[in-house]
Amino acid sequence: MKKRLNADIQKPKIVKHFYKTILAQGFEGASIAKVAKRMKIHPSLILHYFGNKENLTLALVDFVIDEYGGLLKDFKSQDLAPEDRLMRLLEAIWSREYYEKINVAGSFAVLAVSFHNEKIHGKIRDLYRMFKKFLVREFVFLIDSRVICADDPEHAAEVVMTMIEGSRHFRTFIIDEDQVRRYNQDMIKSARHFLKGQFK
Amino acid sequence: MKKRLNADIQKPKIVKHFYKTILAQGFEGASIAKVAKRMKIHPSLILHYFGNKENLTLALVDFVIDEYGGLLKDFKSQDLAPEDRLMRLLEAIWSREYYEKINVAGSFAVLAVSFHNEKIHGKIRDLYRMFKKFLVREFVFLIDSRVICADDPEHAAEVVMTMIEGSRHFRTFIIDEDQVRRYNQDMIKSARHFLKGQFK
Amino acid sequence: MKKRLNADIQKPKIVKHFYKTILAQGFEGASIAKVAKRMKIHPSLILHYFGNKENLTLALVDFVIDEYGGLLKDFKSQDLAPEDRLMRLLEAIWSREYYEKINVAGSFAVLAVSFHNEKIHGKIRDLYRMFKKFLVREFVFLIDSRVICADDPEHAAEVVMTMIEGSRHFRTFIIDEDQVRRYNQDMIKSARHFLKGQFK
Amino acid sequence: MKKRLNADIQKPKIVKHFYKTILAQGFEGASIAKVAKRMKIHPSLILHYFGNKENLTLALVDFVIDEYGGLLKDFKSQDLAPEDRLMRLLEAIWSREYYEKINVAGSFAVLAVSFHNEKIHGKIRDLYRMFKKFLVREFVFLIDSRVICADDPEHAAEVVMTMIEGSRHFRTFIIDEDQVRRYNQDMIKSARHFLKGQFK
DNA sequence: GATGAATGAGTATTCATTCAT
DNA sequence: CATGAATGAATACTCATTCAT
Repeated sequence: MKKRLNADIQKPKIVKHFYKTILAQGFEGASIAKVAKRMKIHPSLILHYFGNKENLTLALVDFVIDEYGGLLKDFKSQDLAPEDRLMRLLEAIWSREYYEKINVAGSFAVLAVSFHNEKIHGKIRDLYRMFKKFLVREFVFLIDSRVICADDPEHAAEVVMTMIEGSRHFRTFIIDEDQVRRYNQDMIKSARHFLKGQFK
Repeated sequence: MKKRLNADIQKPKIVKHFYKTILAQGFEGASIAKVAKRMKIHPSLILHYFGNKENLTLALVDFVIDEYGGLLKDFKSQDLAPEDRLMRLLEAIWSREYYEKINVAGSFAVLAVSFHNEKIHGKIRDLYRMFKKFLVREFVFLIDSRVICADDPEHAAEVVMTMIEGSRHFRTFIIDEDQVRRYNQDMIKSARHFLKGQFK
Repeated sequence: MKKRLNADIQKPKIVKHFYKTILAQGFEGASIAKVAKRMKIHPSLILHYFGNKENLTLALVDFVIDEYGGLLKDFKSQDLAPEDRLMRLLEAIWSREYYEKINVAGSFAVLAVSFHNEKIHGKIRDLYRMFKKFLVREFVFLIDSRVICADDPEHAAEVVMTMIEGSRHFRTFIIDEDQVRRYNQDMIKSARHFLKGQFK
Repeated sequence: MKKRLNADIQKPKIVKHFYKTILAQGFEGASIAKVAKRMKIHPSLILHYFGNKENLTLALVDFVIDEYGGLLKDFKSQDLAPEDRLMRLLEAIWSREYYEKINVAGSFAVLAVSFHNEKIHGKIRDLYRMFKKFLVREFVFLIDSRVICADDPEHAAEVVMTMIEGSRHFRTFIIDEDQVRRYNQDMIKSARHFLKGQFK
């Protein structure tokens, strides 16, 4: 009857189900009891593993951040020609695959919570900093390769990140399903245009 | 007569306090009881006015949307020279005043809830559509005035809106307080650059 | 179905039932749910009236203290001859009635809790101080009347109070039911003897 | 072999930590989990040794009783002159050392629990009986030695025990730290006075 | 001997809501 | 218009306990 598993297996499983519950019912609707029901385990078991909901939430944030940060890890393009490397980057960001991986509802739930939870806020800030660093490194390389031009690669990274976050946000409310492809193309063009001829 | 008057005063007051409570404790932390405590009235009174929490939430969304949409209402610039009109628009969007008025935490709470509440989602979608229409109208005028150039004003509006939403989002996590001004300038420049020399 | 009572009726009723529950199951066994069951009301109603368990407990302490302090209120003997007044006092303290009124189990539960609740500790300390003042006043009168002799009425009061509390405590564990009367007489004699010929 | 040894060390250690936890948080606040945390061991280990909480509690009562009964064990005074023997006894009882050893909070917790646990009640009754027997034996000797006078040594023992218990109880609530010595002296005098000239 | 997985009953408290006054 | 009585479901969390490893 009782499947006797262990923390390595159960903890990520619980986090994933917590995530799913949030997507379905929002953060305020995602109780430990509901997650347990979903998993057909006893609610106490979740607390056995995480101690309290705060810890579970922090584990969830790590999970979401990992998914989000996946782009950076996977992104390997050192052997491409500089111009292709730029396009590869932009296309990775504004790809349907990436978009679908990073569920907006989940991100928003986490972001909304972050405003009154300093720990979570910090984690997200760290993620963004990491992402910024990654972009800056890419841009510096591309500037050196004379593919783009930017007075300040840091500021350029900020603008591009703004565009990225805006897309995640915006797409859900304005762009119809059949226009996503076109919208992504527009965004890629805009970002490219911005990077090519910045601040003239 | 008197009753009506009282309701007209009390209802918005309640909504405002509900909003404040959400800002302080997040959506999931904002209960009717807490709002009542904040106002030093009896919780029943809130239900007396709104019937149930769903109605109160919808009233809140209207309130937030009104605040957000304020930009459009206030924006009167017909008598300016076209070039100035563009700058006026961009500067209004990326002004510190506007940013401070539209609390990000509140917006995010509402947005997060919208994902599992169709009514709210609809209201927000409407807001964005309205905003888009407004931008398109402005852009058409500016194109005619040869101040900007865009193949498709609709698409241009989408890109600019993406930048706007991205800014709201992004600023909280990455930009330090003393860099906001500079960041806003960067964004204005980027948007202007985009609108001036789009798709070459 | 719903009897619609009010705070003046319900609050003391709840406290009494809380008290009874403590007598039956000890402080650690007296949950809000159990009290509610006893009263056949909904647990929430108790919290509706008291807010939380701490408040309920404090109300209980007041209740117990009132019972205990009852002796002082009822004690009127101004018109007796001094010698009779002394005997009346001692007999009141070591009477079966008083003993039966002041349930030891209840007192002990409260006392035990008092050790890690400063508010309760304070309330009990106040009660004892009040009691001491009362005894001192009586003793001063009796000294003036040359019925008892004591160097220091305060210290005498302390000794007598020690005897009183010791009795409450002790009787439960050592004295058989059929010996209570005799034991009380012994204690009265001892106290009288102490007060008559103190410190010679 | 080794197992036995381990149990002999661990079990008393657990009881002591259980006791400490009760002192800190009261009986109702002393859970197995908290005791385990205090000891930095796994909660299961406590149950491994004691089977269930009831057994742990009984072991605790034995522990407290042992501490309390320590007076009797240590008390050796056969070689003293009778008058000195009396004083030695009274001074042992009303000494600061004894008082400090027998934590009142702990005793009260146990006493409070005893009212709805027959096993514990029995244990405490036994302790008191043992103590009474001890006192009676002393008093008989002292009567024979013409140091004290009492019609009935049993009843005299009851009165003195009442004073003892009353002191333990009373001191916490009324006597200031800097008056303990004086109060103890008063109690000794009173007890001595009572034993010397009883029932005249 | 010791740890951890799993359970289920129970805890105080919060919440939205209904209904009477 | 406003308050308060009453409910019942839900919440996170604690607790003792069992069983497997």
